[in-house]
Amino acid sequence: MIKCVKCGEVDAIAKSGIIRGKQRFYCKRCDYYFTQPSLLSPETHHHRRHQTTIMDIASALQISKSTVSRALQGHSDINANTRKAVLDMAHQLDYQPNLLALGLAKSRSFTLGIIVPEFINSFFPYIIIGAQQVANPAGYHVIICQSNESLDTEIANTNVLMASRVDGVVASVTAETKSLDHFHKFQRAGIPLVMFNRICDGLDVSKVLVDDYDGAYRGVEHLIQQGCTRIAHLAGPQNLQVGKQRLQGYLDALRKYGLPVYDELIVYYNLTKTSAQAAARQLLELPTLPDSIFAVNDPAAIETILIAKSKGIKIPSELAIVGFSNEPTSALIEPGLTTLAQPLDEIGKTVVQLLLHEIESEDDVLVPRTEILKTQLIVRGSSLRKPLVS
Amino acid sequence: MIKCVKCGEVDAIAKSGIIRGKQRFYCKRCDYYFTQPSLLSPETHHHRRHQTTIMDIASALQISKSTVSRALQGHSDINANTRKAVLDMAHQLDYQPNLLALGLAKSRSFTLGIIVPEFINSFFPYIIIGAQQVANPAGYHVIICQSNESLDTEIANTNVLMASRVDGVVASVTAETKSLDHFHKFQRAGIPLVMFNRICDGLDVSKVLVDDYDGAYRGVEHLIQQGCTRIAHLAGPQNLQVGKQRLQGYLDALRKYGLPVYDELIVYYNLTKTSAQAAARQLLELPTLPDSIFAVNDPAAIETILIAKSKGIKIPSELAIVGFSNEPTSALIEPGLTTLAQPLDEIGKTVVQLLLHEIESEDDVLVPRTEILKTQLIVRGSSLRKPLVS
DNA sequence: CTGTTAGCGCGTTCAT
DNA sequence: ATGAACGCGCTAACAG
Repeated sequence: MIKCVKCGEVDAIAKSGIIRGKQRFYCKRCDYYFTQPSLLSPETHHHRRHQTTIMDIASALQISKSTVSRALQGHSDINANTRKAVLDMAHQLDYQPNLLALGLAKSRSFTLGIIVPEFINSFFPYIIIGAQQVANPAGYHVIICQSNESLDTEIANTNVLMASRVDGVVASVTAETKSLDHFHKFQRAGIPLVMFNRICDGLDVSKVLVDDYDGAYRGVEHLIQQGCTRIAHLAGPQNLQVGKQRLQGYLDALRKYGLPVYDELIVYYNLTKTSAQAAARQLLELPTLPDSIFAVNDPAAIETILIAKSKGIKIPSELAIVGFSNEPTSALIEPGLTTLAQPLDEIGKTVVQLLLHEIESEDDVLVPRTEILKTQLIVRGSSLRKPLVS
Repeated sequence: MIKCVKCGEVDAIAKSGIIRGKQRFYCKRCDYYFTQPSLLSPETHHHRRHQTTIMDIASALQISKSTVSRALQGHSDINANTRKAVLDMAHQLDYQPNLLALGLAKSRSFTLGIIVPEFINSFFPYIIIGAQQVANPAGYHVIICQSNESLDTEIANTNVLMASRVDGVVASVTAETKSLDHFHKFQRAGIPLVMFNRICDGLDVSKVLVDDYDGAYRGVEHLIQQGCTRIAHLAGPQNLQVGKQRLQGYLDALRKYGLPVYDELIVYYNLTKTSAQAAARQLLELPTLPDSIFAVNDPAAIETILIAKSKGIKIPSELAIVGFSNEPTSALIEPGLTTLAQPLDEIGKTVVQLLLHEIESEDDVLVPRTEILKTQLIVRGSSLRKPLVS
């Protein structure tokens, strides 16, 4: 039983939205808005969290929330004065749209998910920055998940992104990811997915890659041109395309130049630091040392350099080394690490461009696209035995 | 005008939820559930995104969504068979709760925001990993924002987090952040905020810091013990407590040991790489060189080493260097960089623990807490002129 | 140009 | 033990 606080009327009372947690009423008889006295003490009430809503703006201005909504969205058929009043009030009340409500209403969260195996090395961070540079201006923000090279965590990440109703997903899988069931969820739910760098077979989605085969080939070719003949490969996991392609580039370069392939010169590692150290030790403790090593990535190459140095092996004269990715540390270490630079920023941007294309496409059937970017050989001291031929 | 597809009845038709985008009906006369034939072609309809909801589970099982909701939450007063059926169906339909709806209904997003200036160096990534290790088990997930050392981006980040209705925020500000208006928003909205590492004055919130003063003091003391007397300081921005505290530790160590303070030996930088290089050059081009440099952090120390080496200055004999933070690169560079290690993992965990405490506190008034963690001096070649006294 | 209404998916009284 | 009804904040379709 609500009584008008002004005239005492009981029957002509209508509800009129809720303000700051309190029900607001309107007395039709005396044209008066009021709220029911709160039962909570003022302090307690103050502690109650509340962020401004369009309803707050609406009742402050005595207009309907639809009008507020339209004004805020820049709808054209709205009175200029009304719009200004709304925008001013929104600013005054420090209004921030509730993205939860917005997402629920539009069935779109304007959020992209990005899953990376780690972000300790600067490889993925640079890609993420590139991704954000495209996503943010387009009105999307990004949830970053790191699987920490663990398949279980990766699966948990996909569930979180599903639950968050992201509009699209960008992913680079862990070294131990072989089955892709957890990614099929996105396809079943119609959520576009684009993979980059670390992909595995069996998923028909758009991809952004660098030409790993070509990069590896050129890296090994460079070693050959430096006079190396007994070239080892510290290889990556073979469930990942990166691992396979770079191994293939290595093999083909050897064959092309008529060098023999020795099985004991190919060792595999699982992308963890300890595994890299073990693999490097294995190569550097062979009865007959290799004269050079092509490592599948820079972190592995750097561990190799450290171990070689600790063993007193001279780089590059006794052992030349080439890595892959041009991590910032590869310029710091001595000697500098020869490596294949990847266009990280461009990878990040391209991934999100492909993703947004799919999200905003009206087409029923989307043909997955694959973008392949070029790598660039950066020659530093770790491989330089002869002056470079230009 | 809806007609029962079974008996043709028109009047006894009730709406019964919506399944996969289609309105579902119930004929009271013949006890038959049906959906209206879709006007869309099957393919188009299939393309329509849909993720399983409790309503889908409910109508698959012919029960109400309230029951499903309760079963899913593990409510006690629910029939064991019903619960099992619900859980099985949820699994079968690959149900993931809609966090947008959940957040809207409960006015809590179960999301924490974390703002860092950058994540190219591994300092912040390690802290983020520690933060996630506490947040995730507690049922929260984390939105990571990077301000890229830009105040404007930082302000935008705070707005995104406000709009996402995060339950709490963890932040480390940019080098150019002086005013804190954009953080006051969180306080006004009753959203707990905890700051770490980079804080500035004028915000009465909980904080997690390392003992910067003490670390700086011990770093400089170490240089003095190595026989250095003309010790320079490559200092950080003085709007940040880190910058001030480390400068103060430097000054007090000099005074304590009776060494003079030369103004020209204190140069400031704004935490960007180019600024670090400029500052290092300034010090290394003085008419009388310093015999050692205490840098406010490792990136600055490393730039200093590189420039010193390029100038042929011998480290540590002509120039000893001490950094701060124990970045992984400080172990790689030659000579190894002496530095003060910070417990990054612990910082991340502590920050989120404080934050969760505030979020879940029932108290009206929260007394901000400040946790100060210890640093550890790691001595490497960059400062080692004498054998260490144990 | 503006107000009214329904519904997005979920938890939560209030009934039964 | 279960169902119906409401509201969280917002957009959009439908009336004027």
